[in-house]
Amino acid sequence: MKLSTRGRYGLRAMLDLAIHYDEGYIPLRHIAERQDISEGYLEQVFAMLKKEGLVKSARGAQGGYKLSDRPENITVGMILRTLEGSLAPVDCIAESNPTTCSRYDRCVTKLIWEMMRDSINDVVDSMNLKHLVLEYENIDSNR
Amino acid sequence: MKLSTRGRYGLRAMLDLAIHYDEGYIPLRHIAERQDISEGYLEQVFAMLKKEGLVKSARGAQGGYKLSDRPENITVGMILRTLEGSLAPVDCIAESNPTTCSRYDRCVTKLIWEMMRDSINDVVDSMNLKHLVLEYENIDSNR
DNA sequence: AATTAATCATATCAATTTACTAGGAATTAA
DNA sequence: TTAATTCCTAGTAAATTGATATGATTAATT
Repeated sequence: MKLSTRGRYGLRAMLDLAIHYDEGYIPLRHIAERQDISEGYLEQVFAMLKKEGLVKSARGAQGGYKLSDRPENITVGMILRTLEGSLAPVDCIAESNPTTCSRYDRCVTKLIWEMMRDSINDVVDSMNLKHLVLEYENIDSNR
Repeated sequence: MKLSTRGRYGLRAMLDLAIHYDEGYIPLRHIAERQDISEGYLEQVFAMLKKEGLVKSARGAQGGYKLSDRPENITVGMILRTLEGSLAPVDCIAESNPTTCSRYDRCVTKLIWEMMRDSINDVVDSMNLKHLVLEYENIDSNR
């Protein structure tokens, strides 16, 4: 039940973009250096974020990535579900493209999985990048 | 963020034991057949459950496994944490033996992971095997 | 005493996933 | 033209998963 580095790195990278929201396009190299993440790997993560429309890009010199919307409009849930797929603990109750299971109708444990899925989604949808930026500034001022 | 079959099979097997709670020791073969799970694999799962004290065993003919306590005293959380380890989405905030991270003090995303961990634990600790048995009987009577 | 049914213990293994790395092609500002 | 950047695809070592295989040990039954 662990998140992969895609989700973890991706959220940190998106927070980095949110912190530098008013600086225009940010090259991946900067994010990779600040967050100590492999740049090549980040490229793949950002391909997913771009495809989902959470960031926009500018190619060429002085190019880079920026958030496609204001930090308060991008939730942690949008980011994590993009990078990890459904946060449901089992595939049969994923929000989209659930796998089929012959036991579906009489499955009792499904109840648990649905409760877990919903509570996880509630948490990640309740937090957006603006919340995290404020927390970042708060931590930073206490050091 | 998916549970492995250990957790899923394990919960189904424990529910099976709970449904047959008053029948003494149940051999794994019966559970494996009813739940359509590999018996050899279930052995490994039950080794973990036994070590954690959630089931007790009797060797030899007429032996098998039974719950170590009444169904209402065994929560889904106890079972899943035994089989999956901490349900925290990242290792640095596991309840026991958290991994260390150089960014721990100034990590903002940690807030999210802690909220996810707590809400997941709340859900699985709020449900016990008796709840699932009642649900099983309810589903069964409607077929 | 022999047989049978069961847990217990350990080793092995194929398939998949993960977290990258490598190598370039395409694009654009300077 | 050059340098900086995204974009694209392929490869890969290590770890994990979900088993299977083999046999030892234990205990009830015959």
